[in-house]
Amino acid sequence: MKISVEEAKNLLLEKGLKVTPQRSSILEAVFSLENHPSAEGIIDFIRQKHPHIATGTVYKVLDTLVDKQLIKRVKTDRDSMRYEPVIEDHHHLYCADTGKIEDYTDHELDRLLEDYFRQHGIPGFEIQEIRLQINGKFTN
Amino acid sequence: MKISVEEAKNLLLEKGLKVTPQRSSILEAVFSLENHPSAEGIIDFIRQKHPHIATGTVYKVLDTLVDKQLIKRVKTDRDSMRYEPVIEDHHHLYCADTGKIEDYTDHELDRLLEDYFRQHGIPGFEIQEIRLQINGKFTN
DNA sequence: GTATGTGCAAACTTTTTGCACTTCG
DNA sequence: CGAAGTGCAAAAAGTTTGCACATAC
Repeated sequence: MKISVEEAKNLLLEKGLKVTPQRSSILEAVFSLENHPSAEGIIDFIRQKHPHIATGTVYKVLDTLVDKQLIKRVKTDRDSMRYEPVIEDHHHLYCADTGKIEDYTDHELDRLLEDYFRQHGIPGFEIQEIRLQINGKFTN
Repeated sequence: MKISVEEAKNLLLEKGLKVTPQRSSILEAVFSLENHPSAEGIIDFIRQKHPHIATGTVYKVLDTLVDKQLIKRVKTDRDSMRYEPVIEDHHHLYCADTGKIEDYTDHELDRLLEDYFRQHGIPGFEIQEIRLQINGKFTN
């Protein structure tokens, strides 16, 4: 799921955002760091190449990227906020013991849910997106 | 979903916790406040009757109650942590516009998911619980 | 009486903000 | 050039901690 700096720049351009080194690095970081990094993880990663980026900037850029739907915030029980690239629809496996989050993609399941809610709907609510949080333990 | 102070005390006793006024009020608050209250909401509610409870105490008690599975933390995108009573399994409707969270119970859906995962499983992962986050808009 | 729980205030972590300066297009 | 983005440092939220005191059992 790594992307090059070039690809990162294109993503920004497509959304009508100005391309800055900070933005492309942050976008690159969220795509490269597979483990749903926190702001802190992102800052650490970026400072390897870019030692002077300011924390405030990272938060501002992350907000912008979330707004423009290039990345998403991931809900967690306890931790600080985490981020992930916007890629194909997927669900999350949460490990209660370790706090690890892993992606889970399952098109058959998605179709099943889609069918189910097409038939039933939820009165008073317009569904835009369904995400499963699957809680449990990794066994390997 | 309101519970009386007596019921709150019994819940604490069942879990082997000492019954204190702070604990019963906090438990009562989480059950009474339907909207998945934050620590702050809980504190405000309790201070109506109990004006001198300390913030630190509320956080400590909430942690204890979560540990003992009397209440649960609810994942949110942006806000501070929210809480809800442990009641029958249910899912959550999240309104992107307003931040409102509402419970959604659907046994037919639960059976469907249970069947699906009984057949398929997830390699390397032991499922304990499946929660849907249904994102969208309330239309009423 | 003793283990457990609470109050308090300080500290910590994470995130936000305001404004002068810089940069992208 | 002008609008938009960044750095910085301060402050706001939200939560945790340590310890003396109080309370439930």
